[in-house]
Amino acid sequence: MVIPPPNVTGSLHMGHALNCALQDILVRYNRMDGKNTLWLPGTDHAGIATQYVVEKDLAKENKTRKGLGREEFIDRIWRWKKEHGGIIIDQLKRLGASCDWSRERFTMDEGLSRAVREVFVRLYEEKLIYRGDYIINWCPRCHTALSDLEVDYKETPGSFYHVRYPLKKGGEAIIVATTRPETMLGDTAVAVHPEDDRYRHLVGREVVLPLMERVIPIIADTYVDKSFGTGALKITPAHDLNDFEVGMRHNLPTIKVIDESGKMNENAGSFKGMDRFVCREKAVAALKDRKLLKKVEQYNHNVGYCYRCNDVIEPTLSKQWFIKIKPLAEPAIAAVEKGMTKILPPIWEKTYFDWMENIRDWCISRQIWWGHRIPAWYCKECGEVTVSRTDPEACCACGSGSLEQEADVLDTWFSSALWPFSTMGWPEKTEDLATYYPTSVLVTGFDILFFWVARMMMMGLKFMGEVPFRDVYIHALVRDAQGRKMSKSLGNVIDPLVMIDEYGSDAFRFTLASLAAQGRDVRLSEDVISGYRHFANKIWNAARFVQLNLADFNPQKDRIPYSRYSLVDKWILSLTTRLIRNVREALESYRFNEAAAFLYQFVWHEFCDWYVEFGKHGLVSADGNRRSGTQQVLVDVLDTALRLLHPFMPFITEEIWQNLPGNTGSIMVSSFPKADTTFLNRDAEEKLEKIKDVIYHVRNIRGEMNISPSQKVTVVLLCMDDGKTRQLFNDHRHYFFQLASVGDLQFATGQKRPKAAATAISKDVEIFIPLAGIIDFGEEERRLGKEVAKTEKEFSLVQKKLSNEEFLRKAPKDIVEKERQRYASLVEKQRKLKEGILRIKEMREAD
RNA sequence: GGGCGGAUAGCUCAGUUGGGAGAGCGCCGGCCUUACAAGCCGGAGGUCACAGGUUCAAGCCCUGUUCCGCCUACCA
Repeated sequence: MVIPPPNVTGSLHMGHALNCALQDILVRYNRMDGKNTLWLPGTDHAGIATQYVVEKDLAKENKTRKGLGREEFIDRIWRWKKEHGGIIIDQLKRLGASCDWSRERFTMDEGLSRAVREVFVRLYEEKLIYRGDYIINWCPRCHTALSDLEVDYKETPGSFYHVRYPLKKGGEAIIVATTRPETMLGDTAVAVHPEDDRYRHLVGREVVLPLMERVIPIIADTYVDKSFGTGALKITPAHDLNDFEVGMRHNLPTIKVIDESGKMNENAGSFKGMDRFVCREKAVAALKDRKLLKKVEQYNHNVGYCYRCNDVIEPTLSKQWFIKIKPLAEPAIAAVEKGMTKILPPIWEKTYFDWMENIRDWCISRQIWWGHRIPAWYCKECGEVTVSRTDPEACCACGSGSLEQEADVLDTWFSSALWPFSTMGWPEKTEDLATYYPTSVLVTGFDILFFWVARMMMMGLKFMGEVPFRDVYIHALVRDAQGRKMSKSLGNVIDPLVMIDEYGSDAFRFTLASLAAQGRDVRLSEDVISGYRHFANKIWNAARFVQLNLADFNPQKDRIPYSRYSLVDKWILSLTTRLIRNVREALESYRFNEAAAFLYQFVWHEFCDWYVEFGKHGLVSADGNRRSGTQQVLVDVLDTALRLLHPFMPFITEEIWQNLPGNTGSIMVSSFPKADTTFLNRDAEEKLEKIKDVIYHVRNIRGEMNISPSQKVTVVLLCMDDGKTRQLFNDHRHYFFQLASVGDLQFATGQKRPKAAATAISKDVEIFIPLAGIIDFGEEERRLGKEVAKTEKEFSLVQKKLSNEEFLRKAPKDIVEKERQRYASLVEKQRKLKEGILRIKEMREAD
């Protein structure tokens, strides 16, 4: 497994926390289960972000990047990295991430940089990397090109300006509609649809571009949508992708009017030097003055923003480096189609395919300094480009030594795309690569499915000849309790480190796991985390209880065979076995929330609520074997539960586990429990259910009747079957005394039911609590009435089913049989409850 | 514009081959029962968004509708 490398500038946020918690659960589970596991950590150099951060630092000293110069600036970044970079790594440690920290990698490391060069050169040699003029997304604040993925489109209110472009010959004018009047300064044509009757006669004529007084042609192109705006479209090939393509088709000149800082340049005539938005207003004003502005409409449109600085992206014609992506994408599509890599949950496969099939060439050059500098050199003599693995001495064409390296660096994702193999020593054929490539699973959020996963697929297949991972598990995004994205501006960010401080890493991790249901966003609120801290506390206290009772326990000497375990011992061992199976299955299929739920349910509601309570009797038993047997089972089950819990809650389980008798070393390298089916014991489970049910009913009556716990009651049981049940209850009567405040247990004989008694119906047994002097009959009558009503509802449902002939004919036999039995027992229950009511009535009337 | 997901208890959400609606929190009542009051015991609360359909049987499958969210796209 390789970690999705977080930005070196970053600090741990919820997304990382979830991501790493899930990976850590997987890696700890598999490690304990005896597999050779590697979890390789690291960070990426986050070109734009890092440069941004360090530039801000410089600004505090009144220095600028350019003032410092490239080399010194990069030194400065390295210094910054040494001091502040990678705090996220420490934060991951606090979360409990059990990466192999000795293998930490950084995308700018020497080895990884070498891989980057190797890949670049090979792709260049295969003509898969090229340099070309194209419209790219330019961020005027970051001063760099951005890939299509790095632009956020947001619906933005704006205006739709209808502008007259007068015909050269005079007379009419053609009205074009635009949201960006400042770009008209760079217009080189007006386009209409060839089949638009309104304009057909104008095609081939010329207009005078207002403000610039330039003569430009009216052309026909099917790209134009007749029904939109005025049906006439101004064409600015240097500042719009589509206009650029139209321009190519019609051999239009390109005129750049906006410079790299977002200011109007010398081509903008009198608007030169203005910011593009200022220019927009001035241009509109000028048009108004000249009566060329026909109208202005309110209009909402999609505007691209820089994902990093949120400035408005300027599409600009520029020379950039690209990767020809189709030849790389095809094998990556095929690999997923053939199941070489599984994307889970499978819903994401479709998204992956959609994107891969419509992929566009990847603009990989960035006009910043921090990153892998493109290994291309321009010859000052002949102008030829030399691309080389090592810094070249001479031009590959003319041999001149007068070379200058390309100033641009590569997109950070270029190096991240190599992560699964560059971190393991590629291009060397290392042992690590042989052992760990392809990686077993990549765990990540869907937000970087395209940025990263898709690109790793392409690069892995290209350079390793094999997919980079067998499984890609896509987890949800973490949102706030209202389902909103966490963002600083909304102020709804929950800081994982604060959560760890406040609730502990274990509780926090367990929360993340239990919320990580597949295919859903994780809505996190502090309440939930707090709830799981209680769980951690519960575990701690249960462990304390066990340990407090082990003073005289010797695990070697005191071990007794299974056959001599008590019923409750066998019962809890059976449930433990089921638990192991369930947790394993859930983890194998990345159902973290299920695994967490199984553990929670078992530890709290089966082990603590029941077994420990039952066990208290065993511990004080006069029978030494009973005591040591209970001790043994308490320790065994706790130990097993701890090991199952360890991937989720590494800290607390470690602490407790090491203090259990007989344990040495770390729980981390102990074995993950294996289900031993010889401990499955249906019989014990059924018997315990009966006992628990009687306890439950007695408690229920007590609760509803408000009988104080200190008030012991007498319980009379009337068992239905051949005496086995009676035997069972008699043998375990101490549990009733202990857990239901029963003072005396009696068995009714024959069919004689106590008259003045509260009644409950359980499987194979009727339960009576004589009421004399305890409660009033009216209350009991109401209670029984409620029971009858509840049963009635269920009863009528079953009855309806069974009276449906088609159900009887078509439903599977076992289902029908189940319903029949249910029917019978409900009839029986109803009858008994009604008899109970009658008896109470009698008593009340006699009163 | 295209695609995807969601709508289940007051709140946040589970519910994988269609066969007796669940959890946590909150709420009500009773308990300091010596592991745990961050706890224990009991209880109330749901025509599973709406309308159709398939089926003996639908929270689950199909169709449509409404509302919410996300992704994606070059309509100036």
